[in-house]
Amino acid sequence: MNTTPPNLPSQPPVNGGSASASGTSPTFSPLYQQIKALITQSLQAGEWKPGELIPSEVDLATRFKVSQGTVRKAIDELAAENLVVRRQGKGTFVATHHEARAQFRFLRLMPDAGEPHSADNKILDVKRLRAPSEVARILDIKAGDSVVCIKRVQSFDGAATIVEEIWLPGSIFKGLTAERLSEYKGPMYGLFESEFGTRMIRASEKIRAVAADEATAQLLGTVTGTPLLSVERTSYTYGDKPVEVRRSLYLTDRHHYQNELS
Amino acid sequence: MNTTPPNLPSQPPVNGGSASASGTSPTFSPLYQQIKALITQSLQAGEWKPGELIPSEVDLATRFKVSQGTVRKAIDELAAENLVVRRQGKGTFVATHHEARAQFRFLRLMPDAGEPHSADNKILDVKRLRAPSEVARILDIKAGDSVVCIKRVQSFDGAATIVEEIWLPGSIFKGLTAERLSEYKGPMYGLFESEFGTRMIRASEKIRAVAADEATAQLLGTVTGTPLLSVERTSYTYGDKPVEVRRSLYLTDRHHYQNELS
DNA sequence: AAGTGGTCTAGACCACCCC
DNA sequence: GGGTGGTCTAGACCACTTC
Repeated sequence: MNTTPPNLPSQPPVNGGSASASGTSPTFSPLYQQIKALITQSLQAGEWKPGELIPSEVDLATRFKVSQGTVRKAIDELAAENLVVRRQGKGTFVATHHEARAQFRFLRLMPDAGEPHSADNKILDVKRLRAPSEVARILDIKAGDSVVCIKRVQSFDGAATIVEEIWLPGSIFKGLTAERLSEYKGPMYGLFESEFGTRMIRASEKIRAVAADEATAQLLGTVTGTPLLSVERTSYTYGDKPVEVRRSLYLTDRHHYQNELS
Repeated sequence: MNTTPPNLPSQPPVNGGSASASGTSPTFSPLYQQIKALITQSLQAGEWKPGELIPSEVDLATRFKVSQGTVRKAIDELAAENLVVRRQGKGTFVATHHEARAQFRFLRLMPDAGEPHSADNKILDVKRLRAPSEVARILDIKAGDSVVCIKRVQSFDGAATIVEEIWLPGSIFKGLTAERLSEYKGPMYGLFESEFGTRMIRASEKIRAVAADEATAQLLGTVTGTPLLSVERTSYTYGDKPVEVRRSLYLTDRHHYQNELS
């Protein structure tokens, strides 16, 4: 019945032919993973910008010379990793931080009662300086390279709740000033994405309980020694490249850090 | 070419025929979701016990009168939710807490340096009493119903690090005694699974920073007022039924709570 | 060799969205 | 009506495990 072998096109599309045709193929990976990698590269290269529509599954299948099902599986994984968003009937879109949906993906602090709120930001300081060795190590740059250091306080319902220091590689965030930060409405990651072409896609946090020092206590309107949640976050962009170190202190008398284990 | 319509068997298998055949079908859900629900019911009913092999995809496809691809998609989601584990060439197994793999899914406290360790547990107290109203509310039982309350301290490398109270519905954990808890080797959720037929599949945590009271400080070998991580966990079994309330205090001077945001 | 999950294809139909 | 993603099927072949 079937006269045309399904996996042997005259021009091998992605793999070097059938997987086991040449005996041991040391660097073999499934087709859909290769397609996924190719799409990720296009995302990273900015071929499609955040918020934009990417080509349809059929188009991509044609481009990569694979079946729609294979493209579908690749996009399924990208959607599971929040790199793209599927919308039935419309298409697949590049994920963006400019959505209500994505706001609380990286801010897990919730009010003990009531609905989540939008934060009121107060920028205390923006400095450019040479990277301290530990920050340099985490950002994977050389100690002494230029970094931007932002200090700010966030308030919810008028109550100061978060004080944090944010360290960014100076090479990427060149024109970042206190003015641009202050006047920007919306989440900081949205600014990074729109103005500096750097999209955070993943973060890792280490959480501890610490006592407030005097300066922090004053900023948060509390007393020295108050227990605070210390959150050390490292954020990554495409290719697991670290692009942010953030050291936050959360006042948790009326808020809590919400985490789902599954 | 195709004379047999693909979606119209003489005996409708699961749905009431094709989705749009009878006009508006108010309670429609995809086939694979229905299959997933059926498999979940079998898991819940104990048709296949934790660690056991479930029927192959072909068998399940035959049983439910659907294609293998539909069963596959159902199992894919169950695997993503950690209810089952796929193993190529062997089959699909019911997930169990008796695996090194699953140990650190619910314990996110990691040492600042060095490898994770096995904990040394010390049971302080096991009591049966009437549920306080707040515990009853969370466990979805009546205030005053019987509950088991466990108090224990966990040490890592000889250093007391976690002190916690665990509240369980008395109706489920009938024969639970301090002896059985103390003599049991391995994670507590493994005991719950094997001895009481209740498998935790999901948990939700609220994290805060608090100051150690005198009793807690003494148990942890520190001083009153030391900042501690307060973790309030609610655990759920099949059907989102709450079956555990756990109030833990973590000493985070040599450990941290690790969390991945993605 | 037989059985399992894993990949890939081709084609059908559906639900949703927009023109 | 035409395009998009979402579901479902049928069949092929592959990789891995076990006998």
